[in-house]
Amino acid sequence: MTVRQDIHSPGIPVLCLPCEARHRGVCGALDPDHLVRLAKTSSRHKIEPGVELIGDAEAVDSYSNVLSGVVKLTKSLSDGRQQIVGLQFAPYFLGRPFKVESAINAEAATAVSLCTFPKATIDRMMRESPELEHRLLKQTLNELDEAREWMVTLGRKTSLEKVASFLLMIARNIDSSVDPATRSACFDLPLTRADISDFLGLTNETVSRQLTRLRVDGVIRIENNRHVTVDSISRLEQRCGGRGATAL
Amino acid sequence: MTVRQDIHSPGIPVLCLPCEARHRGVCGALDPDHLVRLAKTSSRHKIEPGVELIGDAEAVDSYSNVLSGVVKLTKSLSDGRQQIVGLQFAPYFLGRPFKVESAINAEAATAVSLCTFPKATIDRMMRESPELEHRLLKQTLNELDEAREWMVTLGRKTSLEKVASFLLMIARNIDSSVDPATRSACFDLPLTRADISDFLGLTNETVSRQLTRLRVDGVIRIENNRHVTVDSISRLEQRCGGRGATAL
DNA sequence: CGACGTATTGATTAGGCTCAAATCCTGTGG
DNA sequence: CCACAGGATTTGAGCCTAATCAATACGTCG
Repeated sequence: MTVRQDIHSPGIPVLCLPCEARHRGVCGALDPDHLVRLAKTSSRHKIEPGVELIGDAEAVDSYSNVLSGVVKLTKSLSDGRQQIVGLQFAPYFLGRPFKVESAINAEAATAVSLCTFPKATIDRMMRESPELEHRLLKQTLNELDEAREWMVTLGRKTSLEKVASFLLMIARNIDSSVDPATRSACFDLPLTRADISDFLGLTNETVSRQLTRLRVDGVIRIENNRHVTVDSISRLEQRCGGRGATAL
Repeated sequence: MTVRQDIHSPGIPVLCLPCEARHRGVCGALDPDHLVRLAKTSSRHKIEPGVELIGDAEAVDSYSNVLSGVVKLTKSLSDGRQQIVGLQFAPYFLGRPFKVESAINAEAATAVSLCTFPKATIDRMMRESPELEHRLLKQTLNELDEAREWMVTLGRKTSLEKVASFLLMIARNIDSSVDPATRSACFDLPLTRADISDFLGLTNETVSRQLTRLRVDGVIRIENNRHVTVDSISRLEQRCGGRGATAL
């Protein structure tokens, strides 16, 4: 994939110009010079749902930005029990700096497009540019917050609250139209029922039952198994199990 | 608390000389100059068990290193359900850079000694010293790995496996004598049964029952409710639910 | 020794799991 | 366009693990 500089936009590689991740995610931390160097070695990929991106305990020599779609991070026990430990939405960074990979599995949950670059390039730039490491620290702190939020959900919520919390989280991440004004949302679930159950520590039967319960109660509508409409976000929030004193 | 330089150890503040956290944790990233500046504004505290260090949604203007003891990080739902989302052992760093605190509560689980310094000092040093931010990133990535490990435990393990996993984690963190040779361990539980249940997403009754089960099965011995002996770590590991293909 | 908090043990209940069957969507080929 | 195949999802019946409610034992500290 050839990359040349665009004369009109000083120093920004053409590959990056239309990229919605350029200002967000890690790329936003890079100056034009670094961006050019990174773009030289980066390439875009389309990934089909279900394709494994990073195998458990596999050596990883590349990082990626998620440009669209959702990537699920999973961990499993030897008898097959599985837990999704994170969902990576655009424009987030995918990879684990400084370490032989931590027994995590990454798999495309939906169709995914990635911008991939060699580990070595980023590792070198990280040493040169504190701003890059700063962004990475920020993202990691966010992921830690999210992980801890889900620990509460996994450990202390009922199955109904778990499913409601999941829908709310997806709504906030996928549907850009979720604004305080309308208080409604509408989106396609990026996960199958089985994936949702692996995310919530439930079985797919239980997930299904609680979804129908929310549907019967008029909190959500479901079309074609995947498309969800939430007329009143507040009603959904009420089923999530009160968040302690503090707002999300 | 006065601090002066020690003539024999070039540039290291006396306060820091005997500190076991000086080379580990964030302090290890500081050059003598920074260490001196930090030590000038830092102070040591002893905290009683049960004392709240950081309130939910409270503004935090200081960071701390945990020098001894265990700090529990909790999140709660409004109806009182609580989940421990992390345990901070020495010599780790306590605090959340760049953010109004994320609805987390920190409380001394055991007697704790802290080395506390103003947020502003660290924030400034972080801008000056990339190495400091690097350490912080590493610690945060570790905490993220741990959080994800516990998500598997919370979501997919049975109560027996949860309790066994908890004991194993404590053994590895507390008892320095856990070596592959002897394969035995011996430690005081830093948490009450109620705390353990908040950590594992169980009730204290269930925790108690599974502890007795492990005791009856000869996997552990318990004296005075708190002191635990594990004769064979491997036997304990067997009850933790197989880790998928990869070792911890 | 007595009192209080912590932990254990017991009996019962209930939420979520398992196994099993029916239904719905998607996509394919005639 | 319709029929069919295959997987995903929903629904149902019964069971089991962990929660709940309740009482007893233990340990610590005055």
